[in-house]
Amino acid sequence: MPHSVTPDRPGKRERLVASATELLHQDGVQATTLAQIANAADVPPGNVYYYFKTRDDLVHAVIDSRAEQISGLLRSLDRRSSPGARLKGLTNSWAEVAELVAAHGCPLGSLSSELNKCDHDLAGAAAKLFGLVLDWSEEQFRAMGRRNARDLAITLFAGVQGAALLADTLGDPKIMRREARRLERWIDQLSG
Amino acid sequence: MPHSVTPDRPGKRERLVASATELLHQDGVQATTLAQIANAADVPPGNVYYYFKTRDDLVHAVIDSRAEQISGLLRSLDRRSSPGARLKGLTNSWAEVAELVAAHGCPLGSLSSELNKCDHDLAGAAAKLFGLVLDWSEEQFRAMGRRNARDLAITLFAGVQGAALLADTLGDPKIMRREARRLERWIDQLSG
DNA sequence: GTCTATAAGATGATAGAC
DNA sequence: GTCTATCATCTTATAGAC
Repeated sequence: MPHSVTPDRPGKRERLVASATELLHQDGVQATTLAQIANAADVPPGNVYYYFKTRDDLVHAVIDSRAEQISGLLRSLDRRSSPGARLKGLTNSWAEVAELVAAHGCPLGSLSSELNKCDHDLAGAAAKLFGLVLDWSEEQFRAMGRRNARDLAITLFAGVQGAALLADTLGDPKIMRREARRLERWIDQLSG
Repeated sequence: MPHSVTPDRPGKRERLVASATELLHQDGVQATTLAQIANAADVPPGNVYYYFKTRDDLVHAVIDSRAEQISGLLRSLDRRSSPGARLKGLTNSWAEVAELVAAHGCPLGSLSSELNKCDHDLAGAAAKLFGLVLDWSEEQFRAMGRRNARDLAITLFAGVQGAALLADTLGDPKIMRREARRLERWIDQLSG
């Protein structure tokens, strides 16, 4: 039986990024080995270096993947009618993944926290992920007529990230959901 | 010249814990090696195992050291006259170390975030650190006559931890200070 | 009782085979 | 162009010297 007309070649790099994205979130950047990533992606262990020049390159690809994910979320929220509704959609998207956050932390927050320690280059890349969310939120607050839009964006995202850390540490998804709802009420107060 | 009557023996274990506490905060739990810790403590590299049965034992000692530090802070805040003043003293103590937080993250938060990934046993120990702060804060909110004291404590500490993560990621200590002041105003509103 | 030399194991990376 | 066997390095841990 001949092998498929489209061999799995075009998928391997993507499978590696997908496995790495998941494993870095679950087990952390430092603790995850290339062997684990390759194994989870069904790629020969020593073969990662054919697709990525260095380990950090793979982590960079994971960050880029997260950036795409965030951009997609923000674009989908842009369809909503009012800036308040858009911002509440943002907090709600964290509430929706409360179980995941309580199990392994926020995919963005725990990544950034870890990268802030060691690698300056990767930490800068992770900071851009925060920038995406902050810039977008700032825009919404400005559309609401707020002058201190940047500070409000920081307050909002800090609330989300703090809730995520507490939910993770205490292993309680309710914390994430409750804080998300509190932030939604706070957004409503600013709107009206 | 004879060596000191009290050789530095009683200090070595403490020096190791002190060095480890600082290095784990600066470089992270995983990235820090025993050799670095021993070197910083002026103790022979391979000699750490005389004082600690295993690497995790040393990390446990670091967590215990942080617990002492937190307990000391909370005891000192207990002297203040009102529960509102005590809570504002708590947020202010984070504002006071804003530079350190922006450089290496919150000593409690980044530790817990990292340990939540790999080691279940150590993660539990780190969660107790959060518990100290949350229990104490809950007590203060209850003394203010609040029924949802636990939730308020979580909101407060989440605000602190979120601000710390953003200050660290963006490298801006002003974020920590500004959010601390915002939380102080929030406490004032609850008091009055 | 205190410390050092070394073992055992794992990981990132490479040179070269298919 | 794709993959595998192997190297060099580093880190925890231990056995045993002083």
